[in-house]
Amino acid sequence: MYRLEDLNPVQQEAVKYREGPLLILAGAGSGKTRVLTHRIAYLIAQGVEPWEILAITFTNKAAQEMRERVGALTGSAGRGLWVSTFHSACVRILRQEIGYLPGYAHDFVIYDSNDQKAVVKTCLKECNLDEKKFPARAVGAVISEAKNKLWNPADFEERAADYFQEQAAKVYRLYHKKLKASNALDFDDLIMLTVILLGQNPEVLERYQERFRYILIDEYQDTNYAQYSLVKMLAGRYRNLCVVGDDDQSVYSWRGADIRNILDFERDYPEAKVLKLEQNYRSTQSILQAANSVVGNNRERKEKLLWTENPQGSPLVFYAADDEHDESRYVVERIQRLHNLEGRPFNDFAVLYRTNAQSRVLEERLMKEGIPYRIFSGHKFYERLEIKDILAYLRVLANPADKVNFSRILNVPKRGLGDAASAKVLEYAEEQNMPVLEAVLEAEYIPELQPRARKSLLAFARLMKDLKELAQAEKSVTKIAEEILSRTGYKDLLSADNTTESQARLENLAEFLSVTAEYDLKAHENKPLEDEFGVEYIPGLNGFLEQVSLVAETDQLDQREAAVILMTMHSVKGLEFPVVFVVGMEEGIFPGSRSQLEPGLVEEERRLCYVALTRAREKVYLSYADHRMLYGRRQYNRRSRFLEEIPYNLLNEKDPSDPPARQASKKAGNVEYGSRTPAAGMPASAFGSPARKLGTPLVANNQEDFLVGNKIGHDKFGQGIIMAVKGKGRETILTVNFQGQLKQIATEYAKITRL
DNA sequence: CCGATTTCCGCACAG
DNA sequence: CGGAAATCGG
Repeated sequence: MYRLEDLNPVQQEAVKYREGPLLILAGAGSGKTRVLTHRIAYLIAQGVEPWEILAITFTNKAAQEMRERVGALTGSAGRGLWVSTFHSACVRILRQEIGYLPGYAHDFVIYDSNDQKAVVKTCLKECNLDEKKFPARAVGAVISEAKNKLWNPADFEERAADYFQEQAAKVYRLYHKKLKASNALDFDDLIMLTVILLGQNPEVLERYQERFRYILIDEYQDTNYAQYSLVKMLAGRYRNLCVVGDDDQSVYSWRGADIRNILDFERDYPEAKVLKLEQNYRSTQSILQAANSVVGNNRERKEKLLWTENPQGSPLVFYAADDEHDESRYVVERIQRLHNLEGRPFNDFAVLYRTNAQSRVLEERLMKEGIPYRIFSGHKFYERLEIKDILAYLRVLANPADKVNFSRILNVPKRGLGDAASAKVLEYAEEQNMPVLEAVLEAEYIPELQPRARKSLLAFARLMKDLKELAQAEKSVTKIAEEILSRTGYKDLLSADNTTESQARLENLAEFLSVTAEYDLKAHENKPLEDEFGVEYIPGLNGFLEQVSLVAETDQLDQREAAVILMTMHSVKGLEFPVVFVVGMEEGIFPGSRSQLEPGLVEEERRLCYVALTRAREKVYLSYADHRMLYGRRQYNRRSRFLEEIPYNLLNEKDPSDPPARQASKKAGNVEYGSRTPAAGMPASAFGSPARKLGTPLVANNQEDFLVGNKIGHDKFGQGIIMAVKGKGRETILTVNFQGQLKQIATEYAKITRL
């Protein structure tokens, strides 16, 4: 039987609050996942059937983790529970119900962003639009944006404000037609079409509303309008909707996420209960105070302050480098030092940066020093050339109407079928109104083909026919894939070419075959259960392809491997490390140059800074380079405003991990940077030790009294610790933690003393 | 049609 | 600077 244990009072309340909407504002490291998993387990223990619960997470990885943790709490009682991402939940619904949407078939394929881009490109050509003025990427983004707002082509056209948008609307219309013709949905369609389907068919909606009586949404601050609408529909009947999120960690607005969804939850659900998880179990006080202080500069946020019972810890360490090489040198040197002196394994460290381009220098340095590292950058496994190729073959075999993937494989490996031949085949297929793959089989009848091309096409047709037959008879995806690789000559081609590159490709393909093998194994066990993503297996090729399109690279991060991890501040969300380095603390980099103009964007960058800082358990290192090479030219950047926003008593140029330096050796004070140097009216000796006598009243212009972390006394509330400082002089407002109670104190009026 | 060369252009990225 | 795409020349 399930017991509530090891949960703090607020967490327990969040777990037990059962009926009606519930908003849980969960600060970083406040045990959010714990609460969610316990809540699910609790519901089940209370007699709620697991299939009546729908839990949505942001990533597959999070879903997997949650499933494991719920499983550990409930055992087999958790069978039938849906824990999935928005996308896989929608796929599941659509596979079942897509019959309600005319023009689609149940065996639809999912187009990823590459496929999407390819389709957009052909649309641009057909619309006679200049690809310079209308880059496929940008137009694709605009279409995606529209879908995230649930605008169909007509809606979008109506709202088109300028020429670009008007043309984009045309492309959208055509794009949509093409996708439909290929029986394909892109990622945004998965959500949008589900919403449309449920909206147009009340009886279907009702079925799902009845089924999912309890809905939980994680990372609610990252939902977009389409997802928000979906949730609203599904929860419309029972209103047992529990959303968890942290507005301070909303960093995906550029992807359509709308922070208002979480900020306005209480408006949407007036009867909602709101709980705040503010106790942090991860970081030292110094780290939390610094993070709180930075994010406290944002206007658009829910008042919320993290506190912890963890030790104070040492101040954050700041390093001003000459350039990016010096910066990397510093970071790597620190890692080596902490590794040697404190015996920290390399997976204690994460190096975070704003853009992937910053990783290269770091990588070079780590390699030079022979430190193991893992890098999480753009190149995803499923986006590598060879993987895309084999996948394209599999996709065409599964869906002969898939034009995008057909075009991809027609001349891979090279078989003398270029753009010219490809266009003729596609044209013929369109005229005859048949799937492209079938058109190939009629190669003899396709007009205007060069004799060479026709011959080659016939050979290709035979090949594909054989493979198709194999794919239909063969259950093992591995077998099918192996057969493709050998029969097409793809493998031989790579083997013959004896470069390190082709070697790496072969390795990737081997890796791919191990993925299929794992899939086969599970499918073969013939348990009609669920895969690790909570999606029921559709046995065979289709099931495999679906799983592949919905899985992401970061899901494969293994934090147990003894390697330093390099990644962007975005992808680090949800993770934690004992020691965190944040590099490139410069205006123009972080906050990025594009965010400088719009204040709203700076706030998002600030949240990103908050996310980065709160990943650290024990130590944070921040660095800045005076100048660096960017896009081939040297740039001089000012240091980031976020550095200035960290209270100066919490940011130190000296690393406390170093053995104590001899007295008066270097700069005596803690910090020397920016405009807030100790020189501003007080002796350096004021730092660390209170300059004033204890117990004396605070005076509004005594800056060193108002430092985050200082203890103060209040005649009504007793003792407290300053958590955040806003404003200057007599307008200073302190946020003070009195034994867990947060109070705003106006220093001008309050009777407080320094302790 | 193919490989080599030049030109272009630049955030973040899950599903 | 470095990767992807466009263009060139055989």
